[in-house]
Amino acid sequence: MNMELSVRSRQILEAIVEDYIATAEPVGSSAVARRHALTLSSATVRNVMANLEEMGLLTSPHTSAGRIPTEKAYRFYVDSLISLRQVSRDEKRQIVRHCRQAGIGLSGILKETSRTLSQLSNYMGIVVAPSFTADVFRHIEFIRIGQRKILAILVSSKGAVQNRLIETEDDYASEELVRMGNYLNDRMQGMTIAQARELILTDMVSEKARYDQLLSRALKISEQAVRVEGDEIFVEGQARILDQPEFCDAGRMKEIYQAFEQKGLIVQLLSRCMEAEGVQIYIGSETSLSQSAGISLVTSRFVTSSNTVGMLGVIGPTRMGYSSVIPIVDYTARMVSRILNEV
Amino acid sequence: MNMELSVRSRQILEAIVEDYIATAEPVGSSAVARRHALTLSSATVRNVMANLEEMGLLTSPHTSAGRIPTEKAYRFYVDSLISLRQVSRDEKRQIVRHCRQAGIGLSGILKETSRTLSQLSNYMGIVVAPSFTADVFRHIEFIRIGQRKILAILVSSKGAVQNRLIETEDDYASEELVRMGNYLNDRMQGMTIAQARELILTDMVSEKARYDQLLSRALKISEQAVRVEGDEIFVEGQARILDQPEFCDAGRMKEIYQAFEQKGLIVQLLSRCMEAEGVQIYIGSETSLSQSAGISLVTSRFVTSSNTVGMLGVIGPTRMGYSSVIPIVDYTARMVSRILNEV
DNA sequence: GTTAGCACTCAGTTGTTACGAGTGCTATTT
DNA sequence: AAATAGCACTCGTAACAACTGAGTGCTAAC
Repeated sequence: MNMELSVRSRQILEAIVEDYIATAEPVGSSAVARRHALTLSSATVRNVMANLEEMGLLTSPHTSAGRIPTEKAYRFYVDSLISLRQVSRDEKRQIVRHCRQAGIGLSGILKETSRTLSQLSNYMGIVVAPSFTADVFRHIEFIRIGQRKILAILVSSKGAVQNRLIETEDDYASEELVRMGNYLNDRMQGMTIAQARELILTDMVSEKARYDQLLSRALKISEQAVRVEGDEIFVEGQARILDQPEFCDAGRMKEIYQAFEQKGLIVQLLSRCMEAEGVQIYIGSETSLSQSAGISLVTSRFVTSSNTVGMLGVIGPTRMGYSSVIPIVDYTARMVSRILNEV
Repeated sequence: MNMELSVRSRQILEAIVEDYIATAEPVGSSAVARRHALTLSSATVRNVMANLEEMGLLTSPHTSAGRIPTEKAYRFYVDSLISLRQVSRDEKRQIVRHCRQAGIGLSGILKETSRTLSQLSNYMGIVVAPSFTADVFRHIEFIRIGQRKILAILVSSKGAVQNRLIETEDDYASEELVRMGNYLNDRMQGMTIAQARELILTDMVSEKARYDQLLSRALKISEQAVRVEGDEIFVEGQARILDQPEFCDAGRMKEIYQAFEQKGLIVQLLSRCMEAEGVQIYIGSETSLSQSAGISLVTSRFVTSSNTVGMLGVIGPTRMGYSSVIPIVDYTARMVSRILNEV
């Protein structure tokens, strides 16, 4: 359907989208005619614009204003019209430098990354740390480190490790802990950690456990061991939203901030992107974040050394500088992957 | 100096402060005369108000508007005039319930607490987890849990434990790890963890370490072990700021949000309160947060089972409902302390 | 000491006008 | 037939004046 667009229509649409992205103001026919080196009168442009409006690619806020792109237009723009900017040498340097200086911890790197994304894009940077629960269980071990203190070490098949300190009611002998470990290792072989957790929870209420002292105690402890902390998520540069003229009034802004308070929403949104490789773009209502707010999302995934997958990206207004944001997100995802795998 | 105030002046000041807190609008003499059951004409009130203005307790935005309290007035109000509301049964229930349902993890409880604070106060809730670094070092131990994987367990004198997984370049034998542990335990006895970290860092570059293979390797690992993650800090309900009429315009809001992006600032601010017991109140510029923004802070501290100290409180506009916020913060701090010590 | 009265101030609202950017349509040019 | 020039029309916005009313300070009377 969009195939029907003539070369000229495309050029004009592109001009309008880019102008609007740059200025945040409805763009009129004469502006396009001027800016556009191609010798065309405003009247001609008007005709084309009328067409584009009919096709649902443009709207005008009122009769005597210029036109603004619809979501559909942005979609078409990023799919077919856009010419991506190169990531500048300076930007590359920033990305790498920030990653490195953050030290070794995964959290540190990711936090710093979200900050970098925000700085380079001038929008909000967001990073979701890889989740552990989808990994396959490999090994669990309990170590007694003090009176009524046990350290549980949980290893996934991809090599990711989570350790958790557990305080218990009674004291456990080291030998008992070893036996418990063996039992569980046997039982949970081959499941994902999420499944293992399920299993433990059902076991805990099952008949069998009631009468088996050892089992019952083992379950109690291991339940805590596999209690995985919520996905870590880093959002940086929230204040930058206020730079965008379209979010100046309090109502819209509130909507946005409230949306972000439920971080769960974001996780849900981003986990959708986990499967696909490369940069993903969600425009406006495609984000299924607060409908009216005109928010877009550019993400890509990265992989850790243990092959778990996280997401990173930029959240901004629909009217976002896609041509520079997309390459930045792309490059950042690659670099983060590389740096995480260097160790 | 404030002693000079007559009873009536105090009553009127109180009325004005409370009216302004309720309505966010300059309050005029007639409003005070009406609201105030005491039979007084507006003219009389005007005289008193003129006095109060001269004393720097009130200002008027312009000639023909009512008056608004200055910071000094708020200070005086919370110090001498305020009558605190009781924490309602329902609020108490909410505080406790939210704490409990958050599960066992300290992080979980604190996060939930900051959310509760935000909900009950209708302002921003903030919680700073107890910092580890100020504790005195007690014990460090390394456990080999795989090829080139070491678990470091760091225990403070107060019983707080931090464990960290370290990936190393070479493989270490268990015996070597034990020796390393012994050496460090000896060396760092009696210091705070922050000091211990300092010591390790200086040792790493010192002459001695260069020639002592074992020492050098030990330092490298322990450096990672004592690398304490930044103080955790939980801020919830940022969107609520937008409910306040005085923060509706984009400029002021941006200022605030930017202030909060540097969480370091908040930590610094709150650590000031760590020493004193009970509820602390910082009004406007006393917060030394963004000067112009008219922000106040009500905090109290709580203690964990291991006797470390954290802070919790509410951030809102200077024009804050102190009479209900103060009891809420107070009660919450007590409850959190109790719940954390129950285990 | 308190109050009534009054002139004064000044932000906010309303109404009118003028402006101009932008459009759609039509007649004209190429 | 496609492109353009011209023109009437729309409508948001800026500018200005007039009005309103809440609130004040001051003075004179109680």
